[in-house]
Amino acid sequence: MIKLLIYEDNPLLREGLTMLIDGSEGFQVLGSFKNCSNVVHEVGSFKPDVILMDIDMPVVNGIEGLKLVRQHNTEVSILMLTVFDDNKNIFEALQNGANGYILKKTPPAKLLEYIQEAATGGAPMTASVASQVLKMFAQINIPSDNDYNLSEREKQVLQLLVKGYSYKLIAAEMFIAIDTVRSHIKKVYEKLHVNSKSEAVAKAFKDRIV
Amino acid sequence: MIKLLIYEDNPLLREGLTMLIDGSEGFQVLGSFKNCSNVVHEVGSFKPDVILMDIDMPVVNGIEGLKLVRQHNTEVSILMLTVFDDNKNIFEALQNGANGYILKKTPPAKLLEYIQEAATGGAPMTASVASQVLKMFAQINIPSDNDYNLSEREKQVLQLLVKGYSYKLIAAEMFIAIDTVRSHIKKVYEKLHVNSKSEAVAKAFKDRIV
DNA sequence: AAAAAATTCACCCATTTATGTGATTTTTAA
DNA sequence: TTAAAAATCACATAAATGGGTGAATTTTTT
Repeated sequence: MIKLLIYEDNPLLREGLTMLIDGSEGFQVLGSFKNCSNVVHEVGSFKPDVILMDIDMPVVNGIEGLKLVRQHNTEVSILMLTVFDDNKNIFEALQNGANGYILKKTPPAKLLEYIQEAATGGAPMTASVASQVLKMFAQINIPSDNDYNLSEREKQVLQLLVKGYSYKLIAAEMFIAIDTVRSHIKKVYEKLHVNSKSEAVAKAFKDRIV
Repeated sequence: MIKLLIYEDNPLLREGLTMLIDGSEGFQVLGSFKNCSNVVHEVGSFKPDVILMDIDMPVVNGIEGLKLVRQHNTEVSILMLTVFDDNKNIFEALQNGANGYILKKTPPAKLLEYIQEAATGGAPMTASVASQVLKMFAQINIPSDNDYNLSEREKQVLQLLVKGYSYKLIAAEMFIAIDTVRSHIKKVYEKLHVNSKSEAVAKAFKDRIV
C-alpha cells in the first residue's frame, strides 16, 4: 500500500487526483492540500511514502515546498507535477532533491505507474523532461584529464596560488626559499601557457586542476 | 519505420536483438556489429535513427564508440545497453551525449518501447539509472545567488580580471583611465573581502560571479 | 649508465599590483 | 530634493610579480 500526500492548488484537479489515486488498488491518499504552508508538519505527522507536489502554486510554490520538506526529510519520494517542462524549474527541482518530474498531461494509468516507480526508488520522468535532463548533463563540462604534466611540487604551488597565497607565504608553507617558489611558478606558467597568477588561478578552476 | 544499428560483442545476444527488433512492426535493423572499430564509417553510410550500443565490448568499448560517433554526428540517438548500472559508466555516457541508458535485463516489449522513445527525442532510462542520474544532479552544488552587491562597472572589471587582463588592458577595454580601474578594483576587493587579484578571481569562480 | 626531468637556490630589474588620500560629476535611492 | 552610491580621474609609494640567466643536487626515466 503506497501512502500519498497531494499538494495542488486547483480544487478540481486536487479532488480529481485524490479520487483517482485513492480509488486505485494499492494506493491510499492520506491527505490533499491547496498549499504548502503547513507542509513540514503534515509530512511529519502523516509520514507518506510519496508526495505529489504541484509546482505552480500561490504563496508557497512547489519548489519552495520541496525545499522545506527536504530540510527535515530526505526519505520521502517527492514527485513534481507541472504543466510546463521549462528548463529552469526542472533544474531547480532536481537540484533540491526531487525524485521525479512529470507533466500534468500524463494519462491516469501512466500516473499510477509513475507513483509506483517513485515509491520503489525510481525516478519517473516524462520523456521530454528526461531528455532535457540529459542535455543539461552533457553541458556540464567534464574535467579535462590533462593535468598539464605538472609535477607534484608544481601542483602544490598552484594550489596555494589558488588559495590566494603570496610567494612569501608559499615559501613559508612549503619550507623552501622564495626563489624556489618563483622557479616553480615559472614552470607552472610555461606548462599552463599563461603569464600571470590570476590566469593560472582561472585555468586551475576551469580545468579542475584544483 | 525506425532504422537501427546494433553494436554488441556477444554473438547470441546480437542475433537475438537483431531478430527481435527487425521482426517487429515499424523497426528495421540495418546492421549489427561485434565491435566499434568501424563505427564512424558505418553510421555515416547507414544513417540510422537509433544506435543500440553495448558498453562492455572488447577493443573499443561502447563509451569510446559513443565518443567516436558524437565527434561527427550529434543527430543520431544513441541508446547505451549494459548489464551493470554502475555510476561511473552512466556519468561518462551521459556526459558524452548518450540519449538513454538501459539495462540488458529489460524485457523485449519494454525495449521496443524504449527504442521508440529514443527515436522520438526522448531519453529512455531504466528506473535505477534515472534515480542515479537525479542523485548526481542533486550533488552538483548550486551557484550561490549572492553577487556581493557589485555594481555593473565593478562586475565588468572583475570579469576582465578573470580573463587575465592587466589594469592597463582593462582601462583600454573599458575606455577609462587606469586609475579608475584601480578605484573599481579597490571597491571590488572590499566587497569580496579579498586583497589580491588571484583571490578575487578564485572567489569569482567559486561563487559563480562570472 | 646516461639522459631527462624535477627540485632547490640566487641575483637582477622592469612592470604590475595594492593601498592611501584625495576630488569631481552622474546616477540612484530615500 | 537631499543624501548616498557609483563612476570618473590623479598622485604617490611600498610590495609583489614576471621574466631573464645560471647553477647544483636529487629523482625518474630510458
